[in-house]
Amino acid sequence: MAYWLMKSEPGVFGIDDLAAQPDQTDHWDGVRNYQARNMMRDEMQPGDQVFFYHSNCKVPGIVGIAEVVRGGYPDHTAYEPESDHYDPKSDPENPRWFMVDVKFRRRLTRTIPLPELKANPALADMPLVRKGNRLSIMPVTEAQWNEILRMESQPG
DNA sequence: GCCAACGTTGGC
DNA sequence: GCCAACGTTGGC
Repeated sequence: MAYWLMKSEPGVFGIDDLAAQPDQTDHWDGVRNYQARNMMRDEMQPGDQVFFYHSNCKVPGIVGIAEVVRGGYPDHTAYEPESDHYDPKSDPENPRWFMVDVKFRRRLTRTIPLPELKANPALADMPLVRKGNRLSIMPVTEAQWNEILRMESQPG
């Protein structure tokens, strides 16, 4: 069982949107970055735990927890010209883009804002807190996971 | 809305 | 295969 962090813009698809889905589950489509693609295709497994991160919003930070319920499979939106994520070079016979299914677990009792994550030396190795990082999916170590849960219950 | 940082593309 | 130009991400 592994831990991950996945970014999403709440204005597009936030934690409340995931919680509102049928069975509180949705597919994580639209990722068009090879590093993130590789993680979904090759590494993410049912049972893996996910921090849900809100980006590009008023208070960027970790807002909840989800669980991977289906490992990597082809992202069909790549083949749909009407999709925002259409990729004309993607071939259904040889899929280029993949997605996973995630299920809502819970909201955190408070949002843990990015500056607080950055200020914690125990999290200094997370790509999330490093300048210029744009990875939308990243691995989280067990130590980092536990540290963030500790921060949830002990503000400041 | 600005813009720095980064990934991708394409000319050569 | 280099690298400049371009588009995107995402904090601020």
